[in-house]
Amino acid sequence: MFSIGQLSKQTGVKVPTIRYYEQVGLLVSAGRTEGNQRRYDKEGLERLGFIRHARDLGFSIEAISALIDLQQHPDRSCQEATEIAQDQLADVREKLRRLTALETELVRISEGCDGDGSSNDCYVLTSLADHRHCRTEHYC
Amino acid sequence: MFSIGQLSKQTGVKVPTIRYYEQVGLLVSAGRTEGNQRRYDKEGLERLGFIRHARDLGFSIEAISALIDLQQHPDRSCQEATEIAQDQLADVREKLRRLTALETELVRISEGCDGDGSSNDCYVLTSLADHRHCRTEHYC
DNA sequence: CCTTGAAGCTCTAGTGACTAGAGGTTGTAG
DNA sequence: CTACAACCTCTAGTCACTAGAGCTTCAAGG
Repeated sequence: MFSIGQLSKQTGVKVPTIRYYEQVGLLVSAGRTEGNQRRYDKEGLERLGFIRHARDLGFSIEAISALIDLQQHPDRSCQEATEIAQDQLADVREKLRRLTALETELVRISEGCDGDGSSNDCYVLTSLADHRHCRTEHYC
Repeated sequence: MFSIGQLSKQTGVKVPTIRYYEQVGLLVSAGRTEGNQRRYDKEGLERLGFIRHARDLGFSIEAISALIDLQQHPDRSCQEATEIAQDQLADVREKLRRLTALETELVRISEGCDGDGSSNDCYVLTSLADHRHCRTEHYC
C-alpha cells in the first residue's frame, strides 16, 4: 500500500494533481486509513501511470475517461479506442501545421531586425502592426 | 468613429474580447458617447489590429503589453522587441519539437491496431498503459 | 415624435487542467 | 512520547477568453 506521496514519487504526478484527478473522476476514490489518509495499491499505481502517459501524449481528461471506460469493458470493440487515438493524432498534426506557419513568420520578423536603431522603425513592431507582410496564413 | 461592433467586424476580434482587452489594460479605455457606449477612431483600430496579429502569432498578453510600451517610447532601442520575438520563436520551436515526438508515438500507437478485436488486447490501450514501448521522449 | 429591436452596457461565473496557500490533522521515526 | 513531515479539506488563482442575465441606448421605419 502506498501513500499519496509515494504514488506521486513513483509516477511523477504531483500530489495535488492526483487529488484533482480523483475529484474529477479520473481516479476511483482511494481507500482511506482510519485517519482519513489515502492509500493506494498496485492497481491505483497502474491506473495513474496510464493517465500520466495519456496526458503526456496530450489526450484530454475527457478522452482519457473514455479510454478508461473502454478498458473496463473488454467486451467492447477497440475501434473506439483507435478512433480516440486518431482524433488525437489529427489534432497534433493540425497544431504542427499551425506552429510551422508561426515559425516561418517569427523567423522572418526576427531576422528583419538587427536590434539596432530605435523602436519607431523596428521591423518587429512594424511587422506586427501589418499582417500584409506575412507569407503564410497563421492563427492559433 | 466606430462602435465596438464595427471594430469587431473590421478586425475579426469578438466584441467581448475587445472589452476584455480593455479590462486588462491592453487597449486604452475607449471614449464614450453620452449614453456610455464605446467609440473608436483609426488609432484604436490599428492598435487592435496589432494585438490581433500578435495574438495570432502566439504572443502572450504580457508580451504584447511590453511591445506596446516599446511602440510608445520610440527613443528606446528595439533590441527589447527583438528579444521578445526571439523568445516567442524559441517557444514555438520547443512546442514543435514536442509535438513532433507526440506525432511519432501516436502514429505508432494508432497503426498497431486495426480496430478489430476486443479492447482487452487493444494496442492503443496497452501502449498507453506502458510507456516503455515508446520510441521517443515526449511530454507536454 | 414614437416605437421597435439590434446592439450596447455591466457584472458574475464558467472553461481546462491544474497550482498555491491557509489552517488544521495524522503517521512515524527516534 | 514528541517532533515534524506529510497528509487533509477548502478556497482562490492562473490564462485568455466565453456565456449569460438583466438592463440601457441607438438608429431606422412609420
